[in-house]
Amino acid sequence: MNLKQLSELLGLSQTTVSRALNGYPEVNAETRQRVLDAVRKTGYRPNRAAQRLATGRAGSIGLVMPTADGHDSDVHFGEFLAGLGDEAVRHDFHFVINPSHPDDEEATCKRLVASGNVDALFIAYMRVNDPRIALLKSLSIPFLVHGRSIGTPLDYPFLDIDNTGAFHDATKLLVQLGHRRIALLNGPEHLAFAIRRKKGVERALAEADLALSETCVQHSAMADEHGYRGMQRFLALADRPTAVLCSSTVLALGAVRALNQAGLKIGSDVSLIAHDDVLPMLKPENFSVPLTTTRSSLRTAGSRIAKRLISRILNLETLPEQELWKAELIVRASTGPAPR
Amino acid sequence: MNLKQLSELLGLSQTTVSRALNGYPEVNAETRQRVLDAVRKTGYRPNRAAQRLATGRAGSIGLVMPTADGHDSDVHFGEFLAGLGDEAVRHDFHFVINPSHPDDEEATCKRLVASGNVDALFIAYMRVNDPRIALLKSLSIPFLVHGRSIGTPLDYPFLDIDNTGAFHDATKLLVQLGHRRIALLNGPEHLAFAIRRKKGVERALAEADLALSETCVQHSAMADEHGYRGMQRFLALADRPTAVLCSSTVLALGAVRALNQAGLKIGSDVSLIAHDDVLPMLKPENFSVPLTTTRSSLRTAGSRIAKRLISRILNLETLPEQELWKAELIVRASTGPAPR
DNA sequence: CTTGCCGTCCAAAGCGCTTTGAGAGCGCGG
DNA sequence: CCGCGCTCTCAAAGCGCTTTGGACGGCAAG
Repeated sequence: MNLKQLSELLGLSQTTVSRALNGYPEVNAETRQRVLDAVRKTGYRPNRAAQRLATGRAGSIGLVMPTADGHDSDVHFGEFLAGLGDEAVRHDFHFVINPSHPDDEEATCKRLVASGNVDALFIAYMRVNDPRIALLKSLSIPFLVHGRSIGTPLDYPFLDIDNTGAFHDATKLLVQLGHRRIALLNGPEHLAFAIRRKKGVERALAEADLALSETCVQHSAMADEHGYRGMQRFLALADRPTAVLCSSTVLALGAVRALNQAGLKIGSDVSLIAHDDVLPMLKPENFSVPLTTTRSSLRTAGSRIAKRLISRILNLETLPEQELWKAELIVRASTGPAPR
Repeated sequence: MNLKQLSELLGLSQTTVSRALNGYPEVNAETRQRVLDAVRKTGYRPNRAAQRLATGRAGSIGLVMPTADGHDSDVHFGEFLAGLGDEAVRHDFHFVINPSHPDDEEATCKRLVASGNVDALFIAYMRVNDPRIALLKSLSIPFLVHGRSIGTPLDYPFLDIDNTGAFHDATKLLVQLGHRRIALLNGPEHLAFAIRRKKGVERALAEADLALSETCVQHSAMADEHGYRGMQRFLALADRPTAVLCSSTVLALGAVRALNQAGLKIGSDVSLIAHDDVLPMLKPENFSVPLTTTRSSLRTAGSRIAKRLISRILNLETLPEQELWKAELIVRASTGPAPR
């Protein structure tokens, strides 16, 4: 069933039917009702490809998903997607996900836009001097960045959390509790959020005339395994840290395991703070020793991003272009005074 | 840059350029090279919407992602997507993900197909008498099911793992080790894979003249929290199980926590076997006591599904229509003889 | 009785691509 | 010399939708 058939069925022109469907004013209320009824009866659905060709709009937002044979998938991706989805489903939008080799993301963005398959692009996993933002600006398509680059002017729409602030505050708490030697289990080194988190730690330490030793920092993907290994390495240090910050609850998982194995008590021998993206699969309050966290829901972020992108595409209300969300510092049992 | 402009630039007709691009034989090798060079130079990309409108093919495979406000995202979804992506990227395919309320999946499938936005559909999270398979058969679009329904004839293309077999074998191992009272931390009750896994356990128990007590079964989403709660419940039973099977390493995570907290030794006091979807974030060999698992890579499955779907769309080689993969039973330290 | 305007509706021109049916040029055999 | 088959190229017809630029009455104002 297509527009032509439907219009013939109704004895109307395609124009009128199309207008009735799309809410144009110049169509008689009664006629419109007839059309709507016919649509319900026949199950007519406009062909999106044709619609998009005619309008230039696709009802879809694009994202490129880094993937490759050896490349580990990111646990957080699914949760973020769920957030996007919640909002998108309300506006009958969908996503076009273009998988891409991590090194080829720029070209993939370009292709995706050129394909005309998406109305807007979303990008994440920001790096230092990320070339994609200049690219997207030049591509004249609405886009939104999750996170912020470093080293480029901040003149693009983004949604980020205050990573520096979160890790600053978390570190400050540890310092106030008397910790002097603090370590960081961080995310991948080339990603902006990891750099900012490290900066937050350093800044808080500097305020107390302390420094972050390079031996007390590990950069890795967010997997249990790396949390474990990293913590083991920290524990093997001559002057081992009394407190550790983790960039994810997943890393904390491994870290806790290493601590347990070493027979150390969390919250007294070693304090732990993790960043919590609110993964339903792994809640910090459920750890054997509940985890103190800096919390910021990834899903909420996804939802908000979808909302902004869609309202941008549809020219609805104008939402703010740049948002920096504060993470909450939630104190639980994994933090305590430094051992003496 | 579009076809018309490109062909004018080259002094050729649109037809010729199009044919050169799509590998038709009736075009001079030299001419084709000229076209290809021009494409490279100008960065021309065919408009997919137009291409789709003209061909009916979209270069994309559709999936509907269950999501809702209270609905937890599935950790496994991301990993599976990564597998799909690995393969899709090779053929320049992308995914169209249509988020949908879990209760509305059927209608969403229908809409997605009607939109003409996808060449094929993939569905998962199969249930008993799943109505979607009849729907898809009637929709005359290639589709592939991850998993199998229960109660409907098995006459559709699927890829599934032998859940019954895997849990049967795992249970059998436990029985051979002397366990008599065995429990199951399963996935959501309405999903086919969970039903099959339970059946596998029951069958193996029956072979040893044992039965699976209903108090020894829990159905829940795959989250650490539920593993913990479920295991606690099992441990509180008068006649508590000496071995527990988990439908996911994520559930095992919580289960291990509950065991540790109860001061029970894994592998001697209580044996544990988990199904391992090979999530990079959480490896069974890294558990404090390495986990015996039934292993089957979700990512590999995703990749295979993409391959089959794409070859189907492109009419390449004909791959088998139905595949049932065996899971490997990998014995590690979490299983041991039943305590006496 | 005109004129102009408004409310409804329509015909037709794209959107950018693929594909059909046919034409142009060439060499060859009859 | 004509006709035929080959090879390469082209013009034009869709694909299903939106949107522009009227058409056609009817009604109020002049």
